[in-house]
Amino acid sequence: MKKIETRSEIRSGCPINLTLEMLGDRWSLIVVRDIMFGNRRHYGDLLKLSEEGIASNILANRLARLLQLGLLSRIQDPTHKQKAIYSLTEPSIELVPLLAHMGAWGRRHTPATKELSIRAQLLEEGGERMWKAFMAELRSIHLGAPAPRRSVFAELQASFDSVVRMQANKRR
Amino acid sequence: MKKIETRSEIRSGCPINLTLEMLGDRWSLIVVRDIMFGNRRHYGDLLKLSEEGIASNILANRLARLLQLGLLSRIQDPTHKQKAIYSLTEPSIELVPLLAHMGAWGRRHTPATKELSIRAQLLEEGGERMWKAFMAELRSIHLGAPAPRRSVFAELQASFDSVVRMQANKRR
DNA sequence: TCACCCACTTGCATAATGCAAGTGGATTAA
DNA sequence: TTAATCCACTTGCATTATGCAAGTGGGTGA
Repeated sequence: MKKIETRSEIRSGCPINLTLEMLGDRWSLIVVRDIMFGNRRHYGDLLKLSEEGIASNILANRLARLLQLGLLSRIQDPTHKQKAIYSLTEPSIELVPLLAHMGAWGRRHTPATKELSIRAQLLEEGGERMWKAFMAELRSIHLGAPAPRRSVFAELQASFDSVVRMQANKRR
Repeated sequence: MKKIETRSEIRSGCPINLTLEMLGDRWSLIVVRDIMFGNRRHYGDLLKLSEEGIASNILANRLARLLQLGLLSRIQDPTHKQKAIYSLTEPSIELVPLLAHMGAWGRRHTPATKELSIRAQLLEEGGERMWKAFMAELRSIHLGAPAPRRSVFAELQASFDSVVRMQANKRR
C-alpha cells in the first residue's frame, strides 16, 4: 500500500462537482459496485472476477484512494496474514440510490445486456423501499449492524442466477 | 467542430458500467449541469461563467462528445451567424434524478458550500414530484414541448438568489 | 522443501487533461 | 468605413492519468 497524493484542488463547492471529484472517473464506482453487489471483499477477487478487466495497478490505486476518502475501510483477514478485507462505509452504502439510478438510466439509454441488467431492473422496480432494505443489509454485512429480515442481496442473486440459467438453456 | 474518435471499447454490458463509460469523467456532467440548471446555451456562456473553470479545449471536446452520444443537440442561433445553441435531449433530461441524487449525496458527504447547495437541497426535499415537474419544464425549454404550469427553474433560481443575498448581507 | 498464493509495485508506452496563445470570420461602435 | 471586439473553437506543448506486462517479497499448503 503506497501513500497516494490526493488531488486536493477543489474546483468549486457545488455538491455535484464535489461528488464528481470523488467518484467521477471510470473505475471508482466500478470498484464500489463490485464490493456492494458482488460482495468481493479481497483484492484478488476484485481483480480476477472483474467483468471489465481492471488493471492491477489501477485497482490498487483506487482502493487506496477510496480508503483515503473514507468510502472504504480495510482490515486484516484473520484467516490469512496477507489477505485484507475491504468493507463499505456509511458514505458508500449511501451510494445505493445513486447506483440504482445509474443502472436505471443505463438500462434505458445504453446497450446494456439483459443478464447484467437484471439486478438494475429489480432495484428499479423495487424502488426506495428496496433500496432502504438493501442499505440495511449492507450495514449488517459491512458495518456489523444487526441483520435485517429481508435479504435483497439474495433476491438480486437469485434473479441473476435465474437469468443466467435461462440464457444458458437458450444457447444449448 | 472537429470529428471526435469515440472511444468505442465497451468494457462490459453492465448498465452501471455503460453509464460510466458515457458520463464517468470529471467534466461531462458539469457541462450537462450548467446547461440544465444554469440554462447556459452558448459555448461562451459555458466557458466564461464556468464555476469550475473549464478549459476551452476540454469544453469543445465534451460538447462534441455529448453531441455524438446524443446527450445534446446543437442548432445555429438565428440572431448571430457564429453562435450555436446547445440543447438537452430526452436522454440527458432523464439525468435529472441522477443529478438530484448526486447533489443530495454531495451535500451529506462533501464540503459543499451553502450557496451552491441550496438548489440540491430544494430538489432533494421536493422529491420525485419536483423532479418530474422539472423534467417537464426542461422538455418545454429544450425540446419545444408545451410549457407546464409549475416552473421549478424559477423556484430554484429564487432560492439561490435569496441565499446569495443573505450571504451578501452577512458579509456587509 | 517447494510450488503456489497474496497484495500489491515497477517500468514503460499511450492517452487524457490543462494552460496559454492563436485563428478566421461576424458583429458592433465610432 | 474601419477598427476593435466577439465568437466558437483549434493548436502546441507540458503534465498527469491510464493500461499492459512483468516482477517482488513474503505467507501458505502439500
